[in-house]
Amino acid sequence: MLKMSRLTDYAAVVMAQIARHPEQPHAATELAEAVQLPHPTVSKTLKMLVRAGLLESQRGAQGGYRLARPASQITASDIITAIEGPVAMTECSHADGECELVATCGVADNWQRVSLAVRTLLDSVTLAHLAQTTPIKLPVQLPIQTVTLAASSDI
Amino acid sequence: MLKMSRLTDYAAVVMAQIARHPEQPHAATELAEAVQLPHPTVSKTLKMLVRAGLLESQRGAQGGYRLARPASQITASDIITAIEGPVAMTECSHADGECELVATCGVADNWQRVSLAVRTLLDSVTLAHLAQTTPIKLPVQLPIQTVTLAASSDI
DNA sequence: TTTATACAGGACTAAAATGGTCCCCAATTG
DNA sequence: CAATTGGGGACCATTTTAGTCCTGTATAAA
Repeated sequence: MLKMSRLTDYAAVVMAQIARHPEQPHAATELAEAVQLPHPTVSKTLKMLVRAGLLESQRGAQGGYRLARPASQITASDIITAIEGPVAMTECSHADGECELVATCGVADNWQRVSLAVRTLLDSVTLAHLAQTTPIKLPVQLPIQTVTLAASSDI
Repeated sequence: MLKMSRLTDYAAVVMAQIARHPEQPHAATELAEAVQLPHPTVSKTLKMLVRAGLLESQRGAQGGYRLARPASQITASDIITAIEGPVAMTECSHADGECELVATCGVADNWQRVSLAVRTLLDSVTLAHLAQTTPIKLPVQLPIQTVTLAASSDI
């Protein structure tokens, strides 16, 4: 399905919630309530986001979480990476020289390029975009040319 | 990690192998050999690809697998979908009205748009591209404008 | 300074997805 | 008929994921 984990999804929802009221800090309990998810789960997610540097936390009464930087400067990539690690299509497409099948593989390089393209796409989507409640028309005629994998089709 | 499953990876490798010699049919055993993966696994993968309509098979001596259509008309999306099901970022972003949290979610629509963009990107990558052994330069300055999620940043 | 509030870290468990193997059957060829 | 080759699906082991909980620590307010 090539999909994000459920926790990542939660993370996005929670981040969006915070982004809509960026001034006050938000307690985990409050967020769980607002988002209708179990508190421990939300809490776990929040901790991960803090560790990734996307949220800042304050302990104690009146404490809670707030964005570490403006929503427009937090990307979908950031959120996904925070929960699942780097965006990459294949195991071998982010680190170098791990796969012992490189010789017979023959597609690794190209997947790396595809990964890069996907990552770039996700970099261009910000939390500000995600948090918008009003559906936005996205004219998806995609950059088939721009993303030239440029096959000089000899196949 | 937002990555493809290992089987999908295998599928791509095997498809590429076939694409490089599109004339003769290729037996599972031969492919497993060429690609240096265990036969049962390769076999399983091939079966899935047949069921998805990307390969055609012929039984009996001299049988094997061949592409159901030219490599230039088989996309990365096709391959991923064949193994993992439809490309979608979130559980709820491909079917409608499954998630009971839509009310509190607030990001579903936007993820759907992102999914669509990713899908379109993967549609633009063909097996012919993937099968190319010579690394291709991919100028990834991505269409940040083209993919306007177009935030009229009121956040 | 005490108390209540809130986060931090991490152990732990249950459930699901994934990867991988194997077996028996069906079709095709010579 | 015998040899080859794919089809279908059961099955199991392992890993990943989701989710919970407990114990500790920082902070603020009374």
